[in-house]
Amino acid sequence: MDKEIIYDIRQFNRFYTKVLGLFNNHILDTDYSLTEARILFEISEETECIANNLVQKLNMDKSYMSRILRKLEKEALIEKKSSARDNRKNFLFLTKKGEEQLAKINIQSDQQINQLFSGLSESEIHEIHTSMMVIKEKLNKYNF
Amino acid sequence: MDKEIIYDIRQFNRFYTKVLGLFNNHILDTDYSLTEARILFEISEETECIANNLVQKLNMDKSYMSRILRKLEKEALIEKKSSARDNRKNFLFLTKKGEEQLAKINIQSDQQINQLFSGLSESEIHEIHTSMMVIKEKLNKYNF
DNA sequence: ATTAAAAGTGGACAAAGTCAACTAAAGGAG
DNA sequence: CTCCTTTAGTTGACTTTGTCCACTTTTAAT
Repeated sequence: MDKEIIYDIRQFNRFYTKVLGLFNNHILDTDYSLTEARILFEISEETECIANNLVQKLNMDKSYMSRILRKLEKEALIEKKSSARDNRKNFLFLTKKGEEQLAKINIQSDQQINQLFSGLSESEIHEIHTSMMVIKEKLNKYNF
Repeated sequence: MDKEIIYDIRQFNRFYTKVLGLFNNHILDTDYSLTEARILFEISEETECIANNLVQKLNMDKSYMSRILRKLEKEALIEKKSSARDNRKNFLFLTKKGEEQLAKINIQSDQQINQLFSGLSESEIHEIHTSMMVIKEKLNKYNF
C-alpha cells in the first residue's frame, strides 16, 4: 500500500479523533458519560439486549460493563429481567426515565451535528455524507 | 438538515469510534499510550513546539500535559530547552531515543492501516482515501 | 507602574478502565 | 447421567487517565 495514502489515512484518523473528542466532551456536559449514552442507545436499538452484547459491541471489559449497568439500574434508567430460557442472561430494557434521558441525549447529539455542519452548503453536506457511507460500507464489508 | 443524514452521520461516528478504538488499543500494546504517542508525533512535526501547543492541539488539560511531558523527559524520550526570548516557554525536542521510539510506533501504525485495508482492492482503497480527504477538507475548512 | 494574560507546575482528587479470581448456569462428549 | 468446558455475569483490588484549582513566574498591555 502506498506510503502517501497511509500517511493521509493516519492524518484523517488524527483529525477525526479530534472531531469525535469534541462531540464526546459535549455529551459529557449532560449528566451522563459518552459510554453511558452509548449503552442507553444500544439497549434501545436492540431487542433482547444482554450485557455481553454490549461488551462485544462497545469493546469493553465485562466487569466494567457490569458496574456501569448496575449504576444505570440504580439510577432507574434501565431494568434487568432475567431470561426464562437461560438464567445466566439478563435482558436489558430502558425504563421510561431511561427513554427520556436518551431522547435528551439524542436531541443534543443532533444539534451537535447541525453545529458541526453549519456553514457548509447542501452540496458539501451531501458530499461528506456520501463519503462517510463509502468509508463505512467498504471497511465494514471485510473487517468487522 | 435532513433527519436521515444526521442519523447516518451519527452512525458513522459510532462506527469510526470503534475503528479508532481498535487502533488505539493496538498502540497500547507498545510501551506507550496513545496520548504519549501523539505527543511524540506532534513534537517531531512541529518546530519550536511548546507544551501549550500540544494542549491546544490535543485538547488536553495543561497540568496533565505537564505531567506527561515530565514523564517523557524522565524516560529520556524528549528534552526541554527554555526559550531565550520568553522564559515561560520550553521548546520541546525528541531525543535520539524518542525518535527511535516514534519510528517504532510509526511502523506499527502503518502496519495497522495495512491490516485494516487488507482484503480491499486498489480501487476500493482509493475510494476510501478520496472520501477521507473530502471529509477532512470540508469539515476543516469551516470549523477547526 | 499596575494589572492582566500566558506558560507551566503541583496537590488532591475523581473517573475510567483493567486484571484476576470467583459463582452459577448451560452445553456438550462420552 | 457425569465430567468438562464454555458462557454470563459479579466482585475486589488495583492502575491509568483525566480534572480542578491554587499557585509561581514571566511577558504583554494600558
